[in-house]
Amino acid sequence: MADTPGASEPSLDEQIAAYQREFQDLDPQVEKVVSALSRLNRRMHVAYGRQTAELGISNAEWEVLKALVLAGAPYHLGPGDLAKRLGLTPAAMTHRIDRMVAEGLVTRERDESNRVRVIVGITEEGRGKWLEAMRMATVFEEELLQDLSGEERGRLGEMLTRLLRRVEDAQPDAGGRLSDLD
Amino acid sequence: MADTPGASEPSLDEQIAAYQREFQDLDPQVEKVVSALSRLNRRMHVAYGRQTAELGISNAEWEVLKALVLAGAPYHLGPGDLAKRLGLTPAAMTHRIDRMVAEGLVTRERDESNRVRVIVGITEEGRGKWLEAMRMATVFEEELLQDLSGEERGRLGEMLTRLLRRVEDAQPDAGGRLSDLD
DNA sequence: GCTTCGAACTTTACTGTTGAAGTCTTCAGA
DNA sequence: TCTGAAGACTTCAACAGTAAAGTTCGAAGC
Repeated sequence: MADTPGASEPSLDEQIAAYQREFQDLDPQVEKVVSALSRLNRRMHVAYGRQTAELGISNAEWEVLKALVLAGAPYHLGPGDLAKRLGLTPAAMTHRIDRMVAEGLVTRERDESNRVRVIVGITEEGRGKWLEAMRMATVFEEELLQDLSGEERGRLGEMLTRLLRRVEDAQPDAGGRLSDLD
Repeated sequence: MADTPGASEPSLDEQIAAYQREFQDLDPQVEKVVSALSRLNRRMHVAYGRQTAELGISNAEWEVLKALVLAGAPYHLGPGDLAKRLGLTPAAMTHRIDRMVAEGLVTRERDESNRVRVIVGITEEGRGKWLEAMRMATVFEEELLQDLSGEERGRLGEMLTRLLRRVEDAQPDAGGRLSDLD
């Protein structure tokens, strides 16, 4: 039997051909954009996951560190706010912070000016890991885009943000599931 | 205190500004592409999730149905193969199939010509749900891309597949985590 | 100054995924 | 034909996430 060695993942073109076979009124151009976008995102996450694993942290932990650093000095955020930014439930955030405190990546203390609130901060170690992860990520991203000219990168970014604006207008709520990498 | 109403999710531009503030040697053009891609993907998943929920199935279940239909007639795949295509472990696949059999979306039987193997097939109901989901998804995708001209869509698809080729060459293995939507 | 409401976080119970161990079947060699 | 090895799936224990109930503190009304 030739042709289906491991039969694992069909190529993008094979997949689009299959879609057209099974669902006639499909615009292959649209499908190509959507499918490529999705696959690309997945592959990128795999790559990020490998890189953060080298640093001994998970992708999930990296996201928390990112949110804290991007918040700006003094790099403090409450669990609820973190949860919103990462698209998690508060309960999940509590658990994730538990683990990260245990690993020494972040600190957790009560806000003495309002004892209902909790303040999560980043430790030196956490900041160091974030920085390392950023270095690796930017190298990877530069490699990823190496085939695109400066002008193409600009056009690509512009088109993607145009699409993004379209979805965000359509679903202004939630922000849902920010758990990704950006 | 003005300016930070709910402090939930920073806009894309705010986020990129924060990156530049905290990590100088960052190419904002690259970061814009990467961040927009990631956010867009997330938003799309939220949208798909809402649509499949209307049909009474989960996104996870939709993925299984997609894989089966895309496999082509007779729409049969083994759990192991499905797991590879969806980027799950075989164990997770077993459980997911359990649930879907219980819900009448797929069938599971032993391959009598090789009793180690199991054959998962799609039911009429499963195929119907897949079709409905496809109809909704294509409407959504068309709306998403409505601001792009035909020529722009072509360029966008081409650039994305070029990036995809680049990552796939770099990590030919795994295919990792296919769990997404494409 | 109590009381009640609401906000912010945590706890609890449950769901879905993973990794590792286990079962069953096939196939190749003695 | 028996035995051993490999493959395909399942089972089990541990972990991360969600939803809903619970806790604690602060603030607004009476």
